[in-house]
Amino acid sequence: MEVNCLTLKDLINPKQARLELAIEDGENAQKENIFVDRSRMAPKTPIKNEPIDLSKQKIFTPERNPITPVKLVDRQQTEPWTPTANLKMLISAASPDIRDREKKKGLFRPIENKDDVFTDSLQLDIVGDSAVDEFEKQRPSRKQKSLGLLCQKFLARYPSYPLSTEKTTISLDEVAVSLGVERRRIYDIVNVLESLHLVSRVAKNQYGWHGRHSLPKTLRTLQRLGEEQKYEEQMAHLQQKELDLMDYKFGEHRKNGYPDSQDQQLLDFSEPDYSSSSANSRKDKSLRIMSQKFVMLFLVSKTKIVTLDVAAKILIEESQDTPDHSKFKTKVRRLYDIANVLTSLALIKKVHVTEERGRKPAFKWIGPVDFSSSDDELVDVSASVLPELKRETYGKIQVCARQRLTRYGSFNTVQTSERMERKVISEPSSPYRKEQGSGGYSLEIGSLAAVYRQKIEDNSHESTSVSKRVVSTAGSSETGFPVDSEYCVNPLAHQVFSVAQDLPTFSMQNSLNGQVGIPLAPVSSDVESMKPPLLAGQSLVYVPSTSLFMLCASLREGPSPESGSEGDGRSSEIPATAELSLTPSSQKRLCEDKKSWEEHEPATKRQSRELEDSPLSLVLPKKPSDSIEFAPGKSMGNRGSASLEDTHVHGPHPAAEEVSGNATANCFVSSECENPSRNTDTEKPSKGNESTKEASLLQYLYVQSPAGLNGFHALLSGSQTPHSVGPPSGQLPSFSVPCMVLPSPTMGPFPVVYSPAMPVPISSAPGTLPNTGPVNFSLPGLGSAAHLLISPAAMINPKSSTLPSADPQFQGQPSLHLSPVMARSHNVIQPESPVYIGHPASVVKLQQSPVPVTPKSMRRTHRETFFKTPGSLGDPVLRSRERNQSRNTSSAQRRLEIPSSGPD
DNA sequence: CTCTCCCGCCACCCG
DNA sequence: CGGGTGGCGGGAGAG
Repeated sequence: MEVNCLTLKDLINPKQARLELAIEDGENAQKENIFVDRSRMAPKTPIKNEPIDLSKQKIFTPERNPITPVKLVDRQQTEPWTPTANLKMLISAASPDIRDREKKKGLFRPIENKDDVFTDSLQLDIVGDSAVDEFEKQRPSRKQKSLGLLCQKFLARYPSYPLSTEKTTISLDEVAVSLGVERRRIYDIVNVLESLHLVSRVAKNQYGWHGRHSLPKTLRTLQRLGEEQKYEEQMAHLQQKELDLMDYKFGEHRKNGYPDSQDQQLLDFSEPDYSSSSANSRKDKSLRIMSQKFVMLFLVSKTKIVTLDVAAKILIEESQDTPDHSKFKTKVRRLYDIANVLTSLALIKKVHVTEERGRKPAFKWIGPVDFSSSDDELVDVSASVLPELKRETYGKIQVCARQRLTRYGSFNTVQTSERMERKVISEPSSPYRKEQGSGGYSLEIGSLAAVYRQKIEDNSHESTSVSKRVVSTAGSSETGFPVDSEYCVNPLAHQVFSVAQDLPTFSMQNSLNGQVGIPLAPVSSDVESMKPPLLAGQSLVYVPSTSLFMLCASLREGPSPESGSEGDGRSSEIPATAELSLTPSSQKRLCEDKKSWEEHEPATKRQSRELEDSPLSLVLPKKPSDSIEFAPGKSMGNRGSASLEDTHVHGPHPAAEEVSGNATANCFVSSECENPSRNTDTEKPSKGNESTKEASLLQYLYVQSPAGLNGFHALLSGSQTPHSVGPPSGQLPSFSVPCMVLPSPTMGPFPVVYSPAMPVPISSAPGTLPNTGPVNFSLPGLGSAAHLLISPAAMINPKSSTLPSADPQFQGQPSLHLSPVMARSHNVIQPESPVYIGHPASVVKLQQSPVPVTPKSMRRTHRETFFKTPGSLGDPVLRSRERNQSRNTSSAQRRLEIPSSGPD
């Protein structure tokens, strides 16, 4: 119960907080019926450990407080404010009334501006009283206060796929305070989430968090409803007329039945009260209903693109309101609100459609499309993916990646910085003990996908071309307009860019939106014992909206028909997009991009956009303890990396919090890695003797995320490298999940990211973050702002026996790429370095020629195993694994398990 | 200028 | 009646 108060008070003054806590609780209890619920206190999922922590918590230190991790971060950052500010905060925290008053004054706003806080704080301290002025200057920008960003922060607090057993309760009050916004804003978010059944109202001021488990069902239902409503026809109709707002006449639109009350019922809200509203009642106009209808429009749309004006018109029509301009404007506003939330959920992205009338704001559905067959379950996408591999660009990159993979073996976690989400890999504190078999590393890729996609898409020409293609294809469909993807003003909006979705191949049908557990490597038993809960929870891979499948040793076969036998038509379509001609379109940008792209020129321009700051970085969490300390501050502080928090960092469970913290830290680090200063080259590849189990290397988990990664593909090594020899657990990065991220074919010259899972010596630089195990290479030169991440060890040792059958060619050339750089430092790749490759393609080619490394036999074997869909559950292997490794995992979570070591 | 959409007033409900 | 909800639209930031 006391927990609820923790957020603000703790941050401000731990001790005081305690005292006041009790008091406030009492008040709250009286005022509301709510706060008592402890569960809500744990936004991140409560897990076995949690209880312990809570009980132990005598002192509510931000760091300690398991409940509000996010907040903690904020706090720390915010603390640095001027004394005055702190005082106000304190006061406001203590008294709701005061708080409200202060809020009105805008005092609370700073909280929102987490990103800047860190930086600001420094200045403020110096400034002193004048801080206020400073503050004004640095007042959070509009974007920083956007609903989308807020929503992301909100979502970050909760696991996308909470365990069935865990009941997370959301206290609006608490959330509002913790996020530093007024409750009103939370309503907006919650209402939309509720419309998708991600949450449900359980009591006054209290919501229950359900996560995305039922999202597919909900979408399916909405799709059906949308079809029944004939929204598609309506949209087409409206589109044809091209009526402008003023001309719009309702009479002209065909009304295919009024959804009104019906809709609500159909929606099947858990709460009965929702359906009680009468047509055109207040509720009928609720954001919830609007949100559902909006989603329906996407689901029924062939192009999955919906312009706001069309949506608004349809909504107005259905609401039976008198059509007028102001109504329209209001509707559009609401749609933006909804869109922001949906965007943060990675369900839609901002685009623009071009018509004779000019550009129109629109959104494109990037969420799951085909959820009819499976509920958010992992699907075997191998078939669809493989074809894709054939693409040239993709192929090149692929090859490159492949070689490296085979050559170097394992990868660590890939993480993005900035807006991109970080992928957290949780891992046992001391990973490198292969001796102990049962352990598993968990990788949380969850929102990673979302993160990646943003950046990538942004730059990817493909996206544009794809869009165009869509248009052309669309033909008579309601959206007969050219689409041009763009970032939207809304911060969130640009975060979500995905090209992949456009590709049929990627059809989200396969979107995983699920969790996958990958037992990458054996974990020492002791480790497990130490953190049983963690492991359980951690051993999940979140791959929302991503297709996932395993690739055996070399991908070269990827395209192989056999595996792709089932290859659906979609996959076949994909290729076209890659090389899609950029039809001369109004979008100059597109053309430019494309050209540059083709030329392999680093598109500096593009980089400038956003990508540049978001390098992909490998994350090697070290000890939790170490990372923890700086994690909070850093994560929030750096604007670029700040996204981490925003991003769905939400660990599956609270237990993971530490880990996540680490991850955050790492992310931050990685971002910093860009900084040349970091070149501590100490790390030597030497350690990474992956010699032992190359076999393991051969196995990879291929994660393709149409929606999520936006063209990025991640390869996760199925087995963990045995590098174990390494340093004490403390020094070693906590997790080592080998993984590789490959740019999608559409991406063009993209960064290949992979990290060997090998333990790397910590960089000598004291100032630097300890976690720098993996090397983060940023490739500024690349148009796409690609970043290449390589673990030093892996990279460097060409000799490593890693690949038994290693490709000959590989050895010859391999050193070329990365090794040189690596040797020097793990930081940034230099332009000159081969790796840097302004022209990744060229490099790739070289590598391509060589043949795949891994033995085919092995591949096959693995394939069978790997390609099984976790979701299917039919796979015995998975089953058994699951049992062993994560008993905690709920059935709901789908986990894909990979044999820790290949042929071994 | 248009697009976005924050902000918060205040009506609607519910207990 | 008080307080939670949340519709609504003015108005301003961003582009």
